[in-house]
Amino acid sequence: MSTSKNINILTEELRNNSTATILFHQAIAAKLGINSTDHKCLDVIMKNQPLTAGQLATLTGLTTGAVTGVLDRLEKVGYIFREQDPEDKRRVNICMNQENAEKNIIPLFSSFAAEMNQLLSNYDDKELEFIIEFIRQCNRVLKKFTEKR
Amino acid sequence: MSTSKNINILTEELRNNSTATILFHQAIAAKLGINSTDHKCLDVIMKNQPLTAGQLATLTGLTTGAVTGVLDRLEKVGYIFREQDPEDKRRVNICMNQENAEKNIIPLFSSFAAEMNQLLSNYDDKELEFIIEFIRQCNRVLKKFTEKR
DNA sequence: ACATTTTATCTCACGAGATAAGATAAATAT
DNA sequence: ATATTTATCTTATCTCGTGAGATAAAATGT
Repeated sequence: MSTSKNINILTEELRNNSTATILFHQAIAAKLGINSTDHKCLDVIMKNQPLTAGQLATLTGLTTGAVTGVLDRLEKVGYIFREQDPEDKRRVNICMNQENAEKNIIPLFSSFAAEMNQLLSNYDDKELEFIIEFIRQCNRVLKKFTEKR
Repeated sequence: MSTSKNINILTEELRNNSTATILFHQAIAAKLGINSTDHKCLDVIMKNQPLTAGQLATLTGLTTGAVTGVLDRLEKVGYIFREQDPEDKRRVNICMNQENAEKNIIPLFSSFAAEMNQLLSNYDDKELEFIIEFIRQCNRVLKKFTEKR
């Protein structure tokens, strides 16, 4: 079906993609004035909001002690705030500080998002669906080898 | 050309891919019994072998002091060894310990590589070239926003 | 040939941040 | 009511990165 030459080229480009992705995330964190653990957590918070400190620990694999530190720092720079859960006073709900998030984070991503959007809009629906399926398969393989113990 | 629906789906999947990639690399490092900085360095060493300690510092952006620590740890677990450059005795050449590398690292990646290979071999050359071009464009955008200051 | 400067790596003190164990306080179970 | 479990925080300790400076070798100038 395919030549091994193209498989090798693509493998190499996917490897480059890994590196580029990791460096991109470090750069974003640096621009936000936070470390990359905090950035990762902020990302998890944005996606799973609202959530508790313990849930964040589970989702990130950090200890609860480390999460306390992460929240202290993110709260200090104003990206999130803590709120005691009225239902269960032991629990601490993590809330995004929307104002600050929109003022600092969104502009940072918006030009990147715009560029990605432009890139993607060069493709028609059939092509996009093809790429979506490819990326999904890659994600499945990555996850399989991340979870495997 | 395309619907924004598919663009949004793909954007989401690419985001998931970022997360999966970062977690995958952490998992690999954990399985190798090293931290992720050391893993990153090992990766750079594998790709650029042979190289000196100073070159590794430049390529990774670490200080020379940090590189000393990285090499101490990688040497201790037997993935690399130092060799004084006979031409210039100040220089320290970094060499992979092939035996150990092959025994520990390659098997770890080989099942992953096999799975990726199988995935990719489902595509024909035309499709592979299409994906290669897509990934290259993504890499360009990522790099652009990493470097931009 | 000798002194100076540059280059390459290592050492050390310090700080950030992660872990593990345990403290605290609230909810749940007996 | 008391004991147990659950959720978060605190503290001591460890790892690792930085920055400044030490050390030693090579390159350069006189």
